[in-house]
Parts: sequence; C-alpha cells; structure tokens
Amino acid sequence: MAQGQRTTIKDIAKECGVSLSTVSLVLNNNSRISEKTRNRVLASVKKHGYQPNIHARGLASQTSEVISVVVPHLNHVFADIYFGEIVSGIYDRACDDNYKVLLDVANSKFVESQEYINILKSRRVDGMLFIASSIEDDYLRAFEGSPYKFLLVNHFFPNSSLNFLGVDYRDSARQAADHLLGLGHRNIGVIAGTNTHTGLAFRDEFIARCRAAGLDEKAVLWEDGGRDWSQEGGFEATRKLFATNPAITAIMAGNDRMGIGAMRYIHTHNLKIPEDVSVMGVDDIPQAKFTTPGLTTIRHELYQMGRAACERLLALFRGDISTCHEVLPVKLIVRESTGPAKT
Amino acid sequence: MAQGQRTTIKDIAKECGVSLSTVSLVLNNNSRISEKTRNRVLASVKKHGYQPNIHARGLASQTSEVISVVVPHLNHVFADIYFGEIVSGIYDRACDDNYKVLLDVANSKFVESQEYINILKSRRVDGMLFIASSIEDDYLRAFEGSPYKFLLVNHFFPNSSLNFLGVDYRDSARQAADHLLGLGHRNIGVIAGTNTHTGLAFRDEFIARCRAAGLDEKAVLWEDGGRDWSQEGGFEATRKLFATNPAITAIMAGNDRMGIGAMRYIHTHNLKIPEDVSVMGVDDIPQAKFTTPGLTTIRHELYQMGRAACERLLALFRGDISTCHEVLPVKLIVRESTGPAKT
DNA sequence: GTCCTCGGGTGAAACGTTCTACCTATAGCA
DNA sequence: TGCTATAGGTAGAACGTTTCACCCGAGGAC
Repeated sequence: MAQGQRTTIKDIAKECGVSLSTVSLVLNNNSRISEKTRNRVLASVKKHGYQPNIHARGLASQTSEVISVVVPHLNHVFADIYFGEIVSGIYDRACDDNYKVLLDVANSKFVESQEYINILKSRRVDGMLFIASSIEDDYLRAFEGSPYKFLLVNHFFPNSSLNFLGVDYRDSARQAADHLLGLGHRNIGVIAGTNTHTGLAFRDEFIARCRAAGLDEKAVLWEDGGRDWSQEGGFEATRKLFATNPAITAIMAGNDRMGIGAMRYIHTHNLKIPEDVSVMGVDDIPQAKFTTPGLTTIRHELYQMGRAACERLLALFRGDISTCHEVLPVKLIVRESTGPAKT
Repeated sequence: MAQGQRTTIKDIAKECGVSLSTVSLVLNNNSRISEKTRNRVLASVKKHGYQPNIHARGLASQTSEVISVVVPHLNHVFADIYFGEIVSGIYDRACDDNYKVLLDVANSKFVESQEYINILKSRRVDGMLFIASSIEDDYLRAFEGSPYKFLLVNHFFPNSSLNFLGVDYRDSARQAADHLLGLGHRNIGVIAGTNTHTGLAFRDEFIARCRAAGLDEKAVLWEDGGRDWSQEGGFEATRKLFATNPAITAIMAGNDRMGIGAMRYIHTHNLKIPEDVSVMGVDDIPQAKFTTPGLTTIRHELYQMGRAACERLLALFRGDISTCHEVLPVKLIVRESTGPAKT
C-alpha cells in the first residue's frame, strides 16, 4: 500500500504493451477495445490497485462529478434535523449516480468572497443545491441567466426565474387552516418563520384562509418564531401570543420544533393539550410522533425532497431538462395534539 | 457571467504582459514579485473574476485541500444529531483553514469497491475522518502503516495503531456509576450500544465499577439497545430489563436517545421519574435539557470533538504530528431524572 | 485488382496549473 | 575594473488524464 510513486495509466499501458489511449478507453468502457485487450488491461489495473487521478481526469474532461450542498449559517447546522433529512436524500440520490457531495455553509466568508460562484468557476463542483434559505440571500439572483447548474431546495425567490424544487407551502397552509377551522377554532395564534419566503407564504396563506372563513384580524394573530425556527423560539412566541389574546384555543406553528416549544409553554402553564389548546406543527419530523400528546402536523417529505432535488440537478447536467420549477404535495397527519375547540 | 471560455491564467498573463509563472506566483503570494506587478495582476484577476481551475492546481500540486468525512450506513444518517454535531465541528474547523468537506457513507458499495482507499489514491481528498463506528469495520485495519492521513473519530480498534481521537468512555462510565451508586441505587439496568468498541468499553467499565461497589451479577443487568442507538431501541431494552428484574431503580442508557426511550417506557407504565426509577443518558444532546424531567447525563462535547479531530488531521497534513491517540474529558450533568433510590 | 468499410488501436494535443532552474540588470564593494 | 549578490522575472517541464484525428489490416463488394 505504501509506494513512492502511485501507479498511473502509463504504468498500466507499459505493462500491457498498449497505448495510453487504450487504457483510458478501457477504463471508460468504450466498446472500441476488444474483449481480449480489455481483460488484459483490467487485470493489470486490479493487480496494481490503480485508481485514476481525479484531478487529471477533471482537467481533461472539464467535469468533477461533485455537487455542492449549501446550508445556512446556523449554529451546528448539520445537527439540524430539517437540513439533515434533506441532505440525506441528496446524498443517497447522488450516490446512486456516483456523484460526490461537498458541504458548504452560507456564512459571511462564503458570501463575501463569492464562494458560491467561485466554486463553480473553479470547476470544483458541477452544480449546486442551495438549501440555505433566507430572504436576505439576494445575491443568488446573480445566477439568473447564468450557465451554471443551480437549484434552490424548498426555497424560492418571488419574481425570479431561478430553478427550484420544494413542497407546496400554500397548500400546506390551507390544509392546516381547514383542519383547525373544522374543529371549531376561532381564536388562533400563528408562530411564523419570517426569514424565508416559504415561511411567509405559509403564514399569509394560512391567515387568508382563516379570514375567508370569517375570522377577523384579532382572531388570527401571528408572532415571529425567530430566525432559527427553534423550540425556544416557539416557546417565547407562544408566550407573546397568549399575552395578546388569552382566548386562543389553537396554536399553528410554522414547523414542528416551534410547535414542540409551544406545547412546552402550554404544559408549563398547566393547560391541557388538546382540551384547552390545540397545537399543530409542520414537517412531521420523527420527534413529532413521540411528543405527549403526539403532534398533529403537515407532513413535508424532506428526505424525498432531497432526493428529488438531486435528481433534477442531475437531469440538468444530462440536459434532460433545462429549467425546474416544481412543488411536491403535502399531507395532513392528525395526531392527538389537536381537538375540538373549547366552547 | 456567461462566457464561452473561462478565463485562465494565460489570459491574465497576456493582459498584464507578464509570464504565466508571474501570475501563478502572485496568486500564491510569493514575495518574489514586485508590488507594482503584483497589483497589476491582481487588478486584472479581479476584473475578470478569475478563479484558478481546481483540477489543474490539484494535478500540479498533488493536493486537493479536501477532507472526507465518513459516517455509518444508517437510515437518514445526516439527520442524526450525534453525527450532525461532530460534522458541524469538523466543518467549522476545516473552513477556518480553507479546506472543503466531502461526505461519504460507509455503505456496502463504499466498502466493497474499496472506496475508502480509492478516494485517497485518486487524490480526491488529502485525508479522512472516520466517524463510522462499528466493530465490524475491520477493513480499516488496512490503513495501519499506510502513508495516508486518516483518523478515527470517537472510535477505536483494540490493539491497533490507527490514529484516533474521542472522548474518554471509561471515565464517562465511572462518573455515571459513581453518581447512581452514590444515590443508593443497588439494582441497575444498563442499555448498551454493543456495535462499537466505545459502547462496549462503556458497558464493561460501568459494570465493573458497580461490581467493585459490591453489586452482584443480578443487580446490574445489561441489555442491547439495538444497532442504531435509537429511542425505540431504548424503549424496548427497558421493557426487557424490567421483565428480568422488576426491582430495578435506575436505568443507565448508553446515549441520551435510548435514555429518552427508557423514560417513555417508564412513563407509559405509570412509574415516576426519579421517584420510582432514575434514568441517565450519555452525550447531553440539546433535547436532554427539554425532556420532562430533564435528563441527567454525561456530557460528551461532540462539536468540540469534531473540531479537535479536524485540527489533528490538519496537523498530520502539516507534519506537526505523526500520530494521534487522544481522549477528551467528559462531565457529569445532573438534572432531574436521577434521584435517591426508592427504599 | 481496386475500392470501401470497419474493427481495433495509436499518437499527440489539450486541459490549466505549479515550480525549478535559469536569465538579466543593477548595485555594492574592494 | 571585475566580482558577487540580489531583486525581479521567465521558460518550460511536469502533473495524468481525455479525446480527436488518424492509421493499419482484413474482409467484402464489384
């Protein structure tokens, strides 16, 4: 295993008495080479444990077979289940096609040094999947009309032609609103994530649906859950909502974690779920099933979304498609945290 | 942004009327070049948004400035908080030195095609951090005495010289045992992760400590928590433990998730924590603080471990060190899930 | 016998850097 | 004057592939 010089294509060629081209063609499964020669080459390759130099290959072929996944700059972001589920989907799909996945975090260095474009210019990666989702990430508009392969995951920019794939947040909001309204709730508090366009879309559609059902401005309040959509943020937002309207009988959280924070607030104030207050989340993370009571939520198939996003990026590489603007369906999951409104 | 040919060092050289070497030296901050020329070149670089081709650079310099992080083949592994915390630490440290992080999963393809070594041979990465931790990953012993830069993270092989860095699981076990014994517990159930050497070390040291305190074989039982150390596994193991010894007053879980599963089992059987049964975990994941009651645990600084592991790998690159066998300290975190044994 | 085709293979340019060895002009010094 | 040192810069080999254009020989068609 320890050797001074690594084996190169030249060594293989010499040993087999063929040209470099022949070895290269064999390695790339080109049918020009006869069975006999092919086997001789392959045997030699195996014998030496030869592996093509990735840089030489990338230089000559102008591709890297690597994709970059960009996540936002949050504390310990890779420990976040939301991003983790998506990344898992991306990885698995990429792996199927022998693509590698490179990590990137959209921190200030990444933005200021324009790493987001340099990584493509330098050919380090063939394309990017951008999960980092903030309404502030406006620099991405630079990709409009660019030749680079690029896809936003569960995130979009209004009035932009950037490729994206995500779940249908507006339908999500409608299903959630209909569920709570159907249970008779007339005083609802919304905990919104306001730093993404999808979060805003969810909030606005949810409120619009409630208004359409006859709830007035005071009957459906919203509060910001904070920029990291955390349990703590949900806890705090719930406090504020109850302070403004003590008659609230349902809390709609923009994601499950904030929903769990809301449950915690409600429990610590000796209210019963769902008898006194119903709570809903969004995403259906595994934890949602294990809360007491189980959390009613709208399932967003994050893993599948990751897979699909990666699939579309690969399709862009292949030229099978040239744009992508796609939303995936969502599904209401009723558990025990929602029930008829207290009368 | 859209151009036919990307700018190369040649374009810059031509525009500035200097040689390729000069441009290259400027880009690598070599002091040979005068301030004047340097500025001229840098201006041109900036103007064209020039970025060196990563493959050309890698080919010439024989490095890639990329490290690979290998995690085990679990379902949706990147959504796992344990690995997520470590990966976050690794990423942040790598980022400080402008290294990139590539993901790998130790699935059957990875093992059978010997990707673990090919990725190094092909120069795709300069080194590897192996978080994938199973006693079955014996193929890694192939790295003993190899020239490749390689480090096991929170994982070790007995009787092996492989580099590693992790926390001190034996000390962890001693602190946990002393805490429970000190509270008067004399019937203890251990939920162990048995598919890692660290998990086995924890179990064995914990039991040894209890025996040393006078507990006999029946008084300290252990049960396997399953290969993914999950909440469900902890739940099921707890059931078995109580079936064997209904007198148990304390459960020691090999990680927090299994501990949370244990708590769930205990709650659903109308026992009180800690009045009837004390429960302890290991790791101190953020969730441990939010359980009811809060989970007593041994804090393993996973993020810091990731950072440290990456730091050591970089030190191996630089040649500052040539081996690494290091354990990090752990700390008992007492919350409300443990209390005096019921008499 | 000549021309075509085609299977199987080769030669060498191209990809875009890094880096060593070398060059030149000028200054300093005895 | 001749010698050395040095600052500033250059030429070109090397890195290890891919791939296009080309070659050769054999078989078939006419």
